[in-house]
Amino acid sequence: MNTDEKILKVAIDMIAKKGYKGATTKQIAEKAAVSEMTLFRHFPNKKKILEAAIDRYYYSFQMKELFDHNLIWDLGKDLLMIAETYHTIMKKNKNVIKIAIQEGHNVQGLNEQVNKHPRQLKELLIKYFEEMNKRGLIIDDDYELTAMNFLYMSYGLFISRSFVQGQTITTLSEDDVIKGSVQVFINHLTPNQVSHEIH
Amino acid sequence: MNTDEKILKVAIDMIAKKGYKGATTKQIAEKAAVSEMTLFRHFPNKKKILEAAIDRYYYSFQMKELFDHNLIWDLGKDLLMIAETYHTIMKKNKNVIKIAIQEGHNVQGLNEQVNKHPRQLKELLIKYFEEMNKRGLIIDDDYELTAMNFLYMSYGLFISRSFVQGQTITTLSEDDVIKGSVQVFINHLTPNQVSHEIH
DNA sequence: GGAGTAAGTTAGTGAGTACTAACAAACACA
DNA sequence: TGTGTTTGTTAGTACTCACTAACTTACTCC
Repeated sequence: MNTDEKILKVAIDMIAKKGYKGATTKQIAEKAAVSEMTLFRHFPNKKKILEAAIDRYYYSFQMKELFDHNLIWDLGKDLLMIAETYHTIMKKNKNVIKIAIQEGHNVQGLNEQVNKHPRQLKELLIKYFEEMNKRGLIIDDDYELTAMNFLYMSYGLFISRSFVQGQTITTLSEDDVIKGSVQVFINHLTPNQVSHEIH
Repeated sequence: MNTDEKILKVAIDMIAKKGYKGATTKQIAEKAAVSEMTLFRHFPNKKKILEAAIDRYYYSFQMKELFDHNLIWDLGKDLLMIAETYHTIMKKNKNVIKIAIQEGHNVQGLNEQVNKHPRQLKELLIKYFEEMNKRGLIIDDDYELTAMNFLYMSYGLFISRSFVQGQTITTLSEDDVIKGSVQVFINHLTPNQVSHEIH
């Protein structure tokens, strides 16, 4: 890892943790094991460090292709794949997302950048539901509403696990929660195929 | 509003918006229309202002009683009431929750405080589902899992609408999303009573 | 060995920030 | 009228922070 990389890695971690003002150039340099002078030789000022760090550590995913190649038109398996993809993306971008929540208004275009994936996912989910409906595999429904609820559920889980410290609210594993959430939507979208019986 | 109140109101808003370090005592005093000196006559230091502001603006709710009196054992109506209660609480505590996300590690006990309501709600939801099951109104299920998913869904919606600025992802109203989310869980928990048909 | 490049060291500047001291003004109430 | 209380004002302290200048050291490649 070269000097630029070292600095940016420490910067993105520390700013996500302590906020932009809370992470000082001195601390960043120290933790990156370079002198503060070196830091300013590589970047003209602190703001540019943040921008470069976001640039370096925001991973963009082309979900359209990802979807096209992996959907198998089995609601349970597809939704699971989508939820897992969602969490993979969000976790990779965890630091940038945290920074967007706390400093979004200070960094030009950051909110838009961070909203891109969810918006894409929403559109793809709607199209997926429409195609599933055409194939007679799920019921008629307001698919935008359902897509948003699926996303909100995933988002809530992600935020809760990633940013809220302290005693946890549940001991359930992330995997179990994700599988459970998929099951909820299966039952919602294919209500007559469930095996449960009211006793 | 007396001087204490004015200061605390401005402080909680500004710290939630800019972070603890980003909100300076000078700015707080200015916006509260008092001199900085007055601010320090009312509170010994900045940290104590934050603590007092959290104390003043964190609203605690006794959900147990609220539930006991308002449940009518109609899944749709009860879940809607619970979701609305959840959003009312979260919105009232919006500033404190934001501060908990960004400065949780700096304020003793803040995370625990903020996790209390969700934990209570989870327990009450589980008990509610168990009772509904006893009454033969919903299917057997992993109720902790279902309760958590319901909460995550509500949480995701809340965070998204409260803290994520920029172009919105959907134009659906909050009310519609909440109603939709309740419908998802109705179909999940009473799968044979739905009226939809797969075409 | 010499030249070029990246890094460290030291010392510093100017601005901002939390917080204080001292005194003056305004007001309430007896 | 006099006294206590609250607030404003002004000036200042000690510290931290982003950022710079100038010089030195280490490494590489020829």
